[in-house]
Order: sequence, then structure tokens, then C-alpha cells
Amino acid sequence: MIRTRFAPSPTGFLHIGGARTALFAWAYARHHAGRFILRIEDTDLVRSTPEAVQAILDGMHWLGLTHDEGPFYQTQRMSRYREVIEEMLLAGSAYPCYMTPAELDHLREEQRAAGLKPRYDGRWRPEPGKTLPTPPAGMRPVIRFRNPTDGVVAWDDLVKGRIEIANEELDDLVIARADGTPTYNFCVVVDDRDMGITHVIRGDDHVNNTPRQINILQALGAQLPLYAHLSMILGDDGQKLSKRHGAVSVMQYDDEGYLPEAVLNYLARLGWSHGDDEIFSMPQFCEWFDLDHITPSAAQFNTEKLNWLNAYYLKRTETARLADLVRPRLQARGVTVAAAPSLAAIIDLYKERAANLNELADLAEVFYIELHPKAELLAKHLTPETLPALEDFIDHLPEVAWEASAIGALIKASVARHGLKMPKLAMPLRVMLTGLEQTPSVDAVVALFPRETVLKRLAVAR
RNA sequence: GUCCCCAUCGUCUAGAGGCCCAGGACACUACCCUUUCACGGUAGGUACCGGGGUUCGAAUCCCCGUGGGGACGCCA
Repeated sequence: MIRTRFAPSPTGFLHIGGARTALFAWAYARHHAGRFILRIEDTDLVRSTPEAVQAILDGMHWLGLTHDEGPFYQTQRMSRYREVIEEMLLAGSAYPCYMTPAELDHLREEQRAAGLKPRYDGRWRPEPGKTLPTPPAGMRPVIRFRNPTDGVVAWDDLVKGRIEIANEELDDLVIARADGTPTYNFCVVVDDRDMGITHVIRGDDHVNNTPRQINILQALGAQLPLYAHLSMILGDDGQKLSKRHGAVSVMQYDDEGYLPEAVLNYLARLGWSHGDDEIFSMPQFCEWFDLDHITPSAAQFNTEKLNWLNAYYLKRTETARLADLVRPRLQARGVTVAAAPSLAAIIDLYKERAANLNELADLAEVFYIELHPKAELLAKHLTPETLPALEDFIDHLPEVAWEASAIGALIKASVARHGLKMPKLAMPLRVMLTGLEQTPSVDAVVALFPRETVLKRLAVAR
């Protein structure tokens, strides 16, 4: 049974890189009919917040990435971590260290100055025949893992291939702080083992943690999971995403009018491929997804392509669902959605032209507000040349059958009677009715409105 | 600085030695459609980081260089 997990730390919202990691871990479990586990890594009491937990849950929910187990919270597993630390202390694979943070800083500075890799020097590490310093009175030690000193740690990464790191490069990491709370690399190991994780699918930035985690797992006599490290996602400008640079919450895409299926489809294609296929539903994605077609190199986010996908999905989404999504956006703007014209009818006509839900709301809004077309637009299209045809059209409006084809015929007739071309009447009608120069077929737009509203909006011509 | 990773059109990518003087998609350009603008359709331009090997043959394998990224915490 394949078991994957997504293990974010609740120090902020769910951003686009985290969302892709979650998507891949989720899809891998789905593909193999396995289980997908959500685990909140909140051992950093200072930086974790309940708001961030909620933001992550909201993001996962919006994307529809449902978990089969969890969410588990590391803060609720403290007794378990303490238990394992006791075991390790007893077995000699961990030991107390009384070095102060200030001493450590000093050591690291010296090492850096000497061109060395900063690392703990093992002064409190017990060795056969070695005399340890006397522990300072009244000081609580941290607990360090006794990392092997020679040999190499190697694993076959499912994305990057074989990676080997010499144990000489690794130092004895802290697994429990002076206050007794366990640290990340240790909790991950205990949790992944306890939760039976078979495939650790996570960001590239964890590659360097992997050998440490493997060493701890081995000290514990645990079976190793398989690892797949996903490369990072860069911003639109090729720069690294960070809190102050473009790392937007997935919920911001909701705010900006993107459909979750478009975001998902876009993310799926960022770093993974299935031949030349570009468009696929989530069931299709889960069926196709595998770890063999993930690129090991970093990918740059491209908003234009996301926009294209969003427009694609918008065009194919049922009108009723779009109306449900657009209505609250209009209401949030203080626009009252009247019964006529019906929002569904408007969306039906306009959904082909919008790239996102907010644009759709922009286009629909003009049907419900008191309209004041811009003076320069009126001046541009309401010329002395067009006026007679327009008046002709208005005069015949009261008796025309209220449907696009009849209205279209009337426009053609009015235009013909005054020896003009179609746009000479279509353009002023567009501007007077919607305030815009670009609309769908003008007869269809006229037909959307109640007859009285059209007469009212065209009255400005006289 | 040390260690690790990465490298095909502007961008996302196909490519697992001959099918590739490199294919698809977004973006771009032109044309068609047209009641404006979109949509849609058709056509087009643009890429294997550099140098050495290996091989009858390399985008694909190896080495070096260059460039980019990540990690070096009592953060995750």
C-alpha cells in the first residue's frame, strides 16, 4: 500500500510551490489507490499560528486535495517524541550537549573564517576512552544525534537519481532543544515511520536533510521510505519566490478569479509531463501521474499560460456554476443582481470572452448598475451621420419581437434605410447600452435587457 | 567558503544513441472568420550553455569548464 504525505509548517499560507508538492503527493497516492496523509509540522511554537493552519486547510480544500488521514499535529505527539529520545539516549545513538548558543556561534564564525563548512565539533560526543567535560551546574542540555563519522549515505532519488553524501559532511544535529521540544529532522523521521509513509515527496530544499534523516532512521532500525525531491518553482521573473517576492497564497488565485481546476492543471504541467498533453481533468491526471516524468530542474511560473488555461476552462464550465461563482463577486462590489436580465443569460453570452471570474463580473456588472457611458465614447460614436439611423431604430423598438434575430433584422433595416454600414449603428448601441466598445453580437446584447431598460438607456441620444 | 543539485525555443516541456538540420503548448507575427473586440481556424519565426572525449553515429553516455539554484540553525 502506497502512503504519501504532505507536511507543511503552519507559518504562513499555502503558496504555489507547496500546493504543487501537495498535488503530486496526493496524485501519487490516488494513482496507486494508496493513502494521502496530511500532517501539520508545528513544532516551532513561536512561529506556528492557528490562522496559518486554517489558511493551509482552506487552500487544500479549495484545490480539492482531500486527505485520507489526519490532519495530524506534531504538537500533539510530544510524548511519543520524548519516548523515542529516551530510547536513543539509552541506546547511545543520542547524547546531551551543554554547549551554549553563544559558544556555537563563535565556533561557526571561526570555521567560516577558515573557509570550512560550519558544523558542531563534537566536544560533548561520548567516545570510548574520551573524558567528557563536566556539565555546567543548573544548565539544561540539548540532545544531539550521534551521526556516523565515516562512510557515505546514499539513496536513489525518484526524481534526481542517485545521490551520495559523505558522513564527514554531516555533524551531530540537535534533535531536542534545551526546553525539551524536539526539532524538525527528528519529528519527521519518527512521524514518517509511525505513519508508515512509503514515499516521501517533498521540495528540493530537503535534499540536504535526507542523509541526516536516513541516519536517524537507521539508528532506529526503521525501514527507509523512498524519496522524491521536487525542484522549486521560480517566480514569473525567474527569481526565487519568497514572502516578499511573489509567493502568493493559492487563495489569492481564488480572489483573482481563477478556477481551481485551471490552477491544478497548470501546476500539474509545471515539472511533470505526459507527452504533448496540456489539458487534463484531475481524474485523468491521477491516472497518468507517475514519478518518472518529473523534471529535475527548476520551473518558472508563467502567468500567461495560467490565464490561457483559465479562459479555456471558463469557456467550458456550465453556466449555472459560473453564475454561482460570479454572483457573490458582484454582491461584494455592492452590485444588486436583478432578476432581469438573468445573470445566467449574461454569462452564457459572455463566458467565451472572459479570462477569469472577475472579468466576467466586470462584464456582467454593466447590466445591473445605473450606467453613465463616458462622454468621449458617446461623442465618438454618436455622430450626426449615425443619429438618423439610431432614431429610426428607437422608433421601431416598441413593436419589435423581443429576440436577437428580430432585433438584428431591425438594426439591419434601420441602417439600410439611411445608407449606412452595420457598425455605424452597432457601435453607438454598444456604448449607450454597456458603456463599452467591445461586446458580443449587439443584437444579442440588446435582447438580454428588458425592453424598457433599452429604451431608457437609448434616451440619452435625444 | 564547503557540500549537494540543475542546464532543449522568451516560458512550460517532448526527447531514455540513429525515428530530431529537434516535436507540442503559452506568448509573438501574418492571414482567415467577423457587427466591434475577443473566441476559433490556418500559416510562420525562435532552442539542444561551451569545450573535450566514447561511438560508424550524441540533444541523449563520460569528463572538465561556465552559469543558475539549494543547504550548511536549539527554523521547517
